[in-house]
Amino acid sequence: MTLKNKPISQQQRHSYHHGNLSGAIKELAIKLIAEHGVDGFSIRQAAGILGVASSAVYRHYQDKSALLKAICEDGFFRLGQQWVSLIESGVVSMDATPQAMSLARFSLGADAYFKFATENPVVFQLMFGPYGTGSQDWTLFQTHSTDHPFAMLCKALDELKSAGVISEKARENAEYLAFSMIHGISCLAVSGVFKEMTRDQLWEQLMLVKANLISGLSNNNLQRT
Amino acid sequence: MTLKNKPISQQQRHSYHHGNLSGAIKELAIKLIAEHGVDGFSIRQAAGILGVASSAVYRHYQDKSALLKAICEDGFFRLGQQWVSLIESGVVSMDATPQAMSLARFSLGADAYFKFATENPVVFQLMFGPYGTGSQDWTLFQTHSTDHPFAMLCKALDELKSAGVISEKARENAEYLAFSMIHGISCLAVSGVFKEMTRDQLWEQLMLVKANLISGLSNNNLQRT
DNA sequence: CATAAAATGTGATCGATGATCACATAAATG
DNA sequence: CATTTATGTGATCATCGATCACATTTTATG
Repeated sequence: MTLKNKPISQQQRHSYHHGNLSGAIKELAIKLIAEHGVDGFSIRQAAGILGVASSAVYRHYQDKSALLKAICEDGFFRLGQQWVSLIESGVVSMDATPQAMSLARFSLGADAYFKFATENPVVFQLMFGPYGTGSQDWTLFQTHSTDHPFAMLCKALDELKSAGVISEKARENAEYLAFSMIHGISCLAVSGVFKEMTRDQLWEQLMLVKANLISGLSNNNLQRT
Repeated sequence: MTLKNKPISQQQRHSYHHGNLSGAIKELAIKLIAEHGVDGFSIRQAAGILGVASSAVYRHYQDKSALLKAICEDGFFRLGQQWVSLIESGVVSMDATPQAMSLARFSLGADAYFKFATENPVVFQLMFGPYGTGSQDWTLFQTHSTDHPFAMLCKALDELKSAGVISEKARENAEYLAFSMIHGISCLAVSGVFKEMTRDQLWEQLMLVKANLISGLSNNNLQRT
């Protein structure tokens, strides 16, 4: 029985060379981590499922943490993409005041963030865990490339300021404030704290957070407590 | 060379029985995880440091995840304690209006949460990770025991309502809103996103979050975006 | 086109780990 | 004091992450 006659486990065909091991194992890892947790995931098992020797994986990733970090990088990239695409798809046919436009774009951005988190809980948790922002040599989050989620948040806040929805003073340091809130609700939604909520209830909570954030930013009478 | 003559590794003395292995390994685990990460932590190594066979650990915890979960439970308990003690220590000599009192108590509670997170990053991340709220059979967060952090947050919000700082309508569903915000800033502070901030800058961000939250809750003109 | 070079995959192997077991010792109980 | 219970030991097993020399395929080069 040669290797070639072996049934390929419903994955794409391969003869000696897998073709896309680098990508396939990232995809599979996310699935396996969702099932068995981060430390229930083993490179050996994943390689076995892909019909490949475990050592082959190390041609693409230096070690296990490098694989997980790559998943995080993909996550930040995809999150940025979805932020953009959701905004563009939602406002394209809109014809409203600059105020309403900037509010809608901000709101849609927050929705994209929350949507990504809840639809990709494993990746989202990895992104802000030890292999993501917690990693020692993490630089991806510092770079203010235009397609980065954080840069987009800043842009959305700039638009709110330009449109006069929030004041110049409120705009200062608003990025981390807004980020904290959007991230906070997303984090809890994914962590299991809101386990017993329905999908609609979760989105209702997000709506409250967005409304409270904008309401607070609109009032300049912020005072220390 | 008998075992008794071996130098005990600067831990407390023990002869065959350790005396407090259950507690000692939790404490040590936190230290080791801080140094080498969650999956860099091994029961064998920890047991070795404590001068004990690794199998002894399994007398106290069914498996590794049970140990980590126990650390999470301790974390929730300690967080609750610190929430209470910080409020009591801060407001004891206060003689102000009910409004100011309720605001101060709410603010101090949030401070306690943030303080706990930043001072115990490992435990905090565990608490809301796969072994904490993400665990399958997690019940600790659902129980509304009075000393639970979440129950305290609800109490603080009730006081704000009673004092007239926020309206009855704003009080509805405010707990998850407030929790999201306080948790969000704490989460980011611990995740490494705010890596380059000083301690004072971090607390300034917390201040902004608290102010924005109260400001938003004080205005009833919340509208969907 | 042929051949060298680079990329990718294999199988064997090493040390370490999580977990379990029968057995040993200490502590608590009556 | 004797027995029961709690706790720790050492050996052991399957599995894992990682590395190695070697094999195969693809790509680049003359």
